[in-house]
Amino acid sequence: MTKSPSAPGPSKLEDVARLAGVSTATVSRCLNAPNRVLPATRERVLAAVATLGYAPNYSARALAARQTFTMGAIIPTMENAIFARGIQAFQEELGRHGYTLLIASSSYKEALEEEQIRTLTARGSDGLLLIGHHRHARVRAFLRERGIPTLVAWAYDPAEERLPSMGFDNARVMASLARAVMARGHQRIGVISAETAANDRAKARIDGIRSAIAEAGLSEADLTIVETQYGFETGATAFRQLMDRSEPPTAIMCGNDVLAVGALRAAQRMGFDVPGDVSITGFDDIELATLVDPPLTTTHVPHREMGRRAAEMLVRMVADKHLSAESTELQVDIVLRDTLGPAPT
Amino acid sequence: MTKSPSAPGPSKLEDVARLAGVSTATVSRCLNAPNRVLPATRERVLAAVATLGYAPNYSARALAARQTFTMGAIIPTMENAIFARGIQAFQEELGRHGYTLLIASSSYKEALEEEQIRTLTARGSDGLLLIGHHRHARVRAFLRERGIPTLVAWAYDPAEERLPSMGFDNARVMASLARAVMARGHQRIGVISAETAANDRAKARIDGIRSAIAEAGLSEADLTIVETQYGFETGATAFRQLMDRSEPPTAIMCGNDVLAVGALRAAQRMGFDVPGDVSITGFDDIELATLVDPPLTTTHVPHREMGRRAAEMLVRMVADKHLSAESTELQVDIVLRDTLGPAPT
DNA sequence: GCGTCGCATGCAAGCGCTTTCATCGAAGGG
DNA sequence: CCCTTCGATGAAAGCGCTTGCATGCGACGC
Repeated sequence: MTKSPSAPGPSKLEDVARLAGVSTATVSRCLNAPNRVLPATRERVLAAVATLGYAPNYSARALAARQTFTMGAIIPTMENAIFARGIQAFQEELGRHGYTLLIASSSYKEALEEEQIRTLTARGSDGLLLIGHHRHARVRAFLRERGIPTLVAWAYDPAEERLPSMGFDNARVMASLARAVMARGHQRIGVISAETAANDRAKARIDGIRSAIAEAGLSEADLTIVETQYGFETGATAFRQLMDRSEPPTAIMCGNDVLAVGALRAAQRMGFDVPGDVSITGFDDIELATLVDPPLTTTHVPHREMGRRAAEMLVRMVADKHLSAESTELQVDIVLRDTLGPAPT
Repeated sequence: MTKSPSAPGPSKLEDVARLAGVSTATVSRCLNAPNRVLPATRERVLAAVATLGYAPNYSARALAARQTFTMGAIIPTMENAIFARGIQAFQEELGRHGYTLLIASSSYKEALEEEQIRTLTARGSDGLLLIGHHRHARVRAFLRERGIPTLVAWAYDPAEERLPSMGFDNARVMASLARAVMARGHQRIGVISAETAANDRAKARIDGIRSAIAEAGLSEADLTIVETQYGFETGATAFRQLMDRSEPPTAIMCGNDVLAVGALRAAQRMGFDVPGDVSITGFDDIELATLVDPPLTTTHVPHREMGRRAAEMLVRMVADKHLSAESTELQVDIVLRDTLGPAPT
């Protein structure tokens, strides 16, 4: 033994270096830029690494290299299957590139999200994945001056001043679904939306419906909007509320599939035939959409693809700081199933 | 200005110290042990922190303090609602204690899980949350010698040599559901299980059924088990497989609700009346269980409570290394809904 | 055969924070 | 009034790694 065989605790770079008979610099290079080291040396070092079971201390590495190989993601909640699915794909792709996922959820609270942006930044995330564009100017400024690569998902907005995004145009997709609804003769439309206060996707979807309605020559009076929290029960309640009006809508467009399924269940419990008496549409195309009866007319969002490509993009943005990330628009098609039918006469 | 007003980039402890006219040690104490600093000083420091918008660099802190305030969690997949929900609660509770969540998913692959255990450990997770007890001896040894606090969730096993756990006794719960099934006269039982190779929860559930069956005087021949991957479609396929036998079972117990709903759908498409012709049971009580028609007889697992309490426990284990963590068993009740009925005569 | 270049390697200076130990002054006791 | 005690603070040594720069060596060209 040359010196103290090794201090207690996990072995470090120095232990490897000693065992391999090289300097710590060489070991470091061996691990991070193998081709800058002679093959013979490399083998010796790797052997030492193996026998010691060495694993680098990422905190130290992060401190020295100013890079953590960690990406942060802040999503409203993992309990929503669409985010769970997208984030799952995001994480898998990240793993493929040697990154680890630091995750936080904001519960749709703007203030909480801000706090988490600061936390994940302080924790040295190399990049950040955020949902939607809605964000206080202070936060946008913070992100900009920190210069931390940030990508927005589940939304698409190519505007110059926006953060780069990977997603789809919520307004346009919803407008096209609304057109399909109106094409079937519906003239009184109800909307069950998620709360729009801090949710620009929900807001955009409503805007989409509004523009399609205007385009079709209907008026604002033909539209009734109910905002509610995310959930099956809340969807059901909103449905009842909508149908209790003197002139109930003949079609109800929901901001997402969960609300739509809640509405569908309420409809059936109330004795309505769907789509005979009332049509219902969703958004997202979660698995449940095909599991309910009748299957739900909705909009197919490629959540997994979005997550995967967001990871790819973010990794690229981190690797090449000068890369002015382009926003990418993903294809979202409406999928006509059985809850949408002609307006009752 | 005393010196260079401040280097480019985010401000550091030293900048705060200079502005407040104290040493970096004092600033550090101010942030980590406020009562070891005079109130007057503290105020001055905090003011400086505020004006500079200072946020500590966690990598540096982790390196110096040997603590990252990060917990690692490795789950099979976030796409399974039960994990998403549990992890959501886990993360929320962690946040309340100042911890951040580092997450990885193993896709039910043992080798991948091992790799991720090593990665999250190298990244300095203060503690680890793992699912189930099944794990290579090499990995158990690694965990033990690293001394990193580890908690197992979604399983409960108070045995000495096991890692501490926060969960429920899969075998016992399933046995009690099996008893409820047999109490209704079922004598030929089919089982649709998740793959048991690296999944001790799935295995335990089958064991539970076996023991209940033995106890009731039925034989192994009255039991038919099909293993399949997680999913609605695979559940449906397994159901068909089971019913195609010459003497099909009168009750089919599924390893989880997703498989059960898949089976239920298949049954209905095949023209079976559930529970008139065949009974079906699930496990987990996900939201979907009450959304399908007829609602699913299953077992109610308190996923959120499990996640939350796992976080609490883990934080306590990290704070007090000597704390020999106890395993805690959570109450899981069977919930009788409509897919379980008397055996057809 | 000698100068020169290029490459593999080593040396050592940090990265931004925590923490031990020393210092200093005020408070308290005799 | 001096000595002791104690609490607040500062100086400085790391934490384990990366990396710019220096070094030394062999290969190559003329």
